[in-house]
Amino acid sequence: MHRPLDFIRERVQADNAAGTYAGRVQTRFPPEPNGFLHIGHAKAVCLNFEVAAENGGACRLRFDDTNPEGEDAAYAQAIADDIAWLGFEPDGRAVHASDYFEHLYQWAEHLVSEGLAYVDDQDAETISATRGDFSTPGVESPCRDRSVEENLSLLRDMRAGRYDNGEKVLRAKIDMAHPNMLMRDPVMYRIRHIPHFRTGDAWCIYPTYDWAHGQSDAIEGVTHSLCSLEFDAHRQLYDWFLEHLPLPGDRPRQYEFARLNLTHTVMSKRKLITLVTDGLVDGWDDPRLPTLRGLRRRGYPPEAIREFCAHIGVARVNGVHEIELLESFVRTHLNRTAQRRMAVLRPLEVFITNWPRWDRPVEHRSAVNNPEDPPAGNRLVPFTERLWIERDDFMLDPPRKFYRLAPGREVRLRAGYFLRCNDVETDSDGKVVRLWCTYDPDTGDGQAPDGRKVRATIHWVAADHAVDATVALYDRLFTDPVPGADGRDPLESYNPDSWELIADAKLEPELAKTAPGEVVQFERLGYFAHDSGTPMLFHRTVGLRDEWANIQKRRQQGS
RNA sequence: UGGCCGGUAGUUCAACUGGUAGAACGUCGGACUUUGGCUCCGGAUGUUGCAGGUUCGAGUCCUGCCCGGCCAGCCA
Repeated sequence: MHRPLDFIRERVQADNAAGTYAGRVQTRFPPEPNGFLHIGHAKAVCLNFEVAAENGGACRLRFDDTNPEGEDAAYAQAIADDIAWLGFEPDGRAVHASDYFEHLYQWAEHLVSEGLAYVDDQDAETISATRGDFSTPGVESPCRDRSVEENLSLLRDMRAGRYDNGEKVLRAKIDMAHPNMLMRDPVMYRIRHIPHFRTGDAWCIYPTYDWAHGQSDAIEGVTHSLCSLEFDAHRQLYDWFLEHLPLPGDRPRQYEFARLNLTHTVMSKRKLITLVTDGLVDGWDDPRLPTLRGLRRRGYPPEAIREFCAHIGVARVNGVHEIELLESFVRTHLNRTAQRRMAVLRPLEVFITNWPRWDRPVEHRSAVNNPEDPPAGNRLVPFTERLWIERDDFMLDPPRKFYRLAPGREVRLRAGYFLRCNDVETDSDGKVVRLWCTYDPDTGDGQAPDGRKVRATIHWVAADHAVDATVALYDRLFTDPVPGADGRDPLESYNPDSWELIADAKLEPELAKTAPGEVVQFERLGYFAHDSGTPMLFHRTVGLRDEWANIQKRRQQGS
């Protein structure tokens, strides 16, 4: 079943049918190199690259480096890396808005010559104050009617560095009473005596976003310029500039779509910076962050992110996606690809009293690596008389619907035998410290010859062969589905329990061979990513669907 | 306060552009199962923001209202 086309693809198709750009489709992904990409950007990356690819077109990576403050090459590199990790290859080398600074400047002189732009001496406050507001028109600048010659010479002086920061700006001459505030003589150039990470000190005037973006699109031959909804009002300006310039080719068009929002997290650059600088998270690649680097460290497969983006589609409605939907794509992908292993996070000792320790101190059991992928084969797991099992898999006094181990109960050990709990050893506080059990030697194939059934299969690790590891468990970064809803500070709903470290997890020996960055499934627990820097540190990517947890949750909430 | 853009199951999107509303995730129930996973089957949830109007017929067109988002940076 194919999804119907979204409004952007519909438009592209219509343009192709009408021969608008002679069948050519070109897009671009235009980040500013002043921060890291997050999953919201991934949506735009997927859209731009996929729309181009679907139509045999090209998509470039273009850095929107029009404001030297805060921008630098390290961010640009990180962004390029993240795009590559996501699985996209930009057309050609990355380009930059700064590549067009000279071209832009010539065009600015052209507009000045046409009487469509002027140099304004007013300072920022004055310009702001005279812009008017939603109900009152702005006041025209006293500089608005300067002659072309004077404007040209002033603009050249601006470029030559004869003025201080903020002393003059170049403005488009449009309409100070326009209902769209962006059309009230918008600023095109501002003076900033700051070195730029690519052009050095070649320039001291820098183009604004509005003056650079559409023109860059036109220079590159972009046909469909896709951006987020908040640029909707800018489209009018985008078109105005392009209409008044001698373009080298077809005129690009801007289309806006809703950016991606996810529950229980924040996406705005400012809020993410706060989290990092306030030490609420551990750097830009903290696995709880929605940054691509964070998700990567957490073990999210790029394919899952792409599938998620394809699934949510593109529309003009601003909404919030449930993080659970993203997680379901992660699970679906990892279920097919991740190898299964056994790990015990909260160990409880099991002693098997009838194990033939003298004949067989250790038996190597064969375990399936991935039932969803038979070619992944099998591995051997040591089994001994002393095992670790999960504390949660045993209850002294089991409630209804608890199928796991309890006094007198029998369960199956995964890839092992049936195990019966005969006796429980507790310490002086009543805490269970050891289970005395027996195994059934006739159940080595997982079945009982007499046909008796068990309700549960639990995982285990041989105590004397266990490998120690540190396991980090993660929960939602924010407790509120929409942090900062109704105007409150998002940080108020920061979840202090979003992170838990288990220092003494017990892992099956095979896990010592896990490659850096590899994601495996700890059976019955979830998917875990081996840290790429710290050996034997595992991050929980996402848990498995857990019906027992659901039953407990329902019990807590309801009746 | 003016302009623009939106409003369809809990959530995100559909509905061939006027013919009595569907999918995915979630949820509930069942089957299967050496992961309470996976897979499969089935159920529930909507006065399509509200009120009028046009029409044989409106989620689709018109009018008014309500609600949400964006816009008054020399940020992008």
